[in-house]
Amino acid sequence: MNSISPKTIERLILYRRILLGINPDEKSHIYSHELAKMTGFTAAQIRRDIMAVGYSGSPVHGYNTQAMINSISDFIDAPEVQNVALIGVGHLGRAVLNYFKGRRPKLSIVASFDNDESKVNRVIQGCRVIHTNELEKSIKEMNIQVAILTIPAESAQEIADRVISAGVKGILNYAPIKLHTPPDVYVENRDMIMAVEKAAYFARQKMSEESFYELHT
Amino acid sequence: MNSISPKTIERLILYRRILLGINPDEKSHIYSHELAKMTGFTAAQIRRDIMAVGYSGSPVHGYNTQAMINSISDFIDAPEVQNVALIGVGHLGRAVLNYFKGRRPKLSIVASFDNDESKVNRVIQGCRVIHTNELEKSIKEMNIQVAILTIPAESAQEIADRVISAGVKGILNYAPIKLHTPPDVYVENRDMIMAVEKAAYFARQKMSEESFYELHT
DNA sequence: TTAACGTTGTTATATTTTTCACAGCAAATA
DNA sequence: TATTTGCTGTGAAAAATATAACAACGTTAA
Ligand SMILES: NC(=O)c1ccc[n+]([C@@H]2O[C@H](COP(=O)([O-])OP(=O)(O)OC[C@H]3O[C@@H](n4cnc5c(N)ncnc54)[C@H](O)[C@@H]3O)[C@@H](O)[C@H]2O)c1
Ligand SMILES: NC(=O)c1ccc[n+]([C@@H]2O[C@H](COP(=O)([O-])OP(=O)(O)OC[C@H]3O[C@@H](n4cnc5c(N)ncnc54)[C@H](O)[C@@H]3O)[C@@H](O)[C@H]2O)c1
Repeated sequence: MNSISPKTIERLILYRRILLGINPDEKSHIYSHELAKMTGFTAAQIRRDIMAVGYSGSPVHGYNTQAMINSISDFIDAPEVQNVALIGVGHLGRAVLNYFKGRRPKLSIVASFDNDESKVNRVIQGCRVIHTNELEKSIKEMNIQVAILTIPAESAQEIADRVISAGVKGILNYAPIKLHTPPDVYVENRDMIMAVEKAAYFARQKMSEESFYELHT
Repeated sequence: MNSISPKTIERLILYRRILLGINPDEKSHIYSHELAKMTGFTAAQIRRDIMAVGYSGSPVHGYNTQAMINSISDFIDAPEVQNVALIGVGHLGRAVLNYFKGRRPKLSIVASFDNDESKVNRVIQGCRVIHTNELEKSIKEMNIQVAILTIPAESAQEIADRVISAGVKGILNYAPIKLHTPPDVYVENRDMIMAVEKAAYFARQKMSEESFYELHT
């Protein structure tokens, strides 16, 4: 069994994103080195990744953009729509709802939850807010497999436990806390402060690289 | 020259985050296997990473939490405060400002920018909004090295070019677009839709793993 | 027709990253 | 005192990931 690396998955998702931005009437085919330029990866890597999804291009014209999108989608997407829940309709939660709406055909935020009575039952960004009392029930009913957590860190572990008990297998966690989850659940952490710290660190590295080059040229 | 891997940097940032959450009066020391439990990495990996920053623990008591925080901070943080700008004071931008405020001593969002006249000069989340006309000027004046982009994809490349021309070396990009930047600039992309796609993909993988185990046990 | 070209698919190679395994050591225990 | 215990630090091995290299093959141009 020849499983595909997580890194490759990430890149495939990016390729698709980029290909979707290309007008197929203007550009029906694309070469690996063009994609390399656009993504910052090497052409060899891109060919490798494409190989993994079982699509083949033409040595003459390169890859057919539409066919490549389809192959990647067959690989990445579920055959049917996957339902997503958002928990915590605060500043961040609203921004996410607003941004996500209708962007991906195979992924749909079908429910949002909050424990703030003043928000419950209001329709925010096209999605009625459900009280977290009904979290497990609703998740099961709607067959939700993925949850986005935009709640304070204090509540995140409890809510994670509860959505997992209701059958969620994938979590996108924006709370600044490391969740403790069973091995059959995938967690992607998106801590913004850690992201800024990382960017700041590498910004400094880049600065010293630059002075290095200046010294040696 | 024995440079440290980006993966190690990410983990170090996480270790610090976790250590900062521990009360040093209750727990002055910690073992690698305890950190392993908390982070989900292996104990060996953690020892390796700690080695990289030049800190040593005691074989008897493990690592001193405060000393370890200090060593990591010496390694990750700039000696002086690094200034950060946020561009695009919309839904997401506001959430970021609100969340970030005062969390990290060595990182400070000192300016926010927008091109919407109705926002300019208003103080939003404790930060006065500056018109993007003054982007380059202000960035230079305030010696800003890191920028957070929370603007629509259409404007992102232009703004990126401009902040780079003004001296920014690290970008945290929330717009769903792959930026084209010179090699001496570090870009961290945080596309939320790609993150959900990834979580959804691995959620399905986890589901099939589970049925695999069920079949074979 | 023939040669040169440019690209893919894929194998081989190199590099990076993680894990393993254990010496060394201080404390606890017998 | 001698032995066991349980940790760190680290060299060696393994696994994962990325790069390089090139045969195969239509297309173009001579
Ligand atoms: N704001 C950001 O940009 C940002 C970035 C990264 C991470 N975060 C984190 O994301 C989380 C949310 O940030 P925010 O700015 O939207 O905060 P917020 O206070 O605006 O929103 C939090 C929402 O969660 C709800 N909530 C609280 N406890 C709950 C519970 N137990 N069950 C259900 N709902 C609950 C609140 O009613 C509120 O609506 C925080 O953990 C924050 O640290 C925020
Ligand atoms: N909302 C989210 O959760 C989310 C998540 C990921 C990515 N994004 C992306 O982040 C960006 C912002 O999202 P949002 O929900 O905050 O949108 P928004 O429309 O609420 O905010 C965008 C802000 O950027 C400002 N702006 C537009 N063009 C500008 C320019 N050229 N210079 C300066 N300011 C400019 C606007 O005036 C507005 O204040 C979008 O690209 C969106 O796709 C959003």
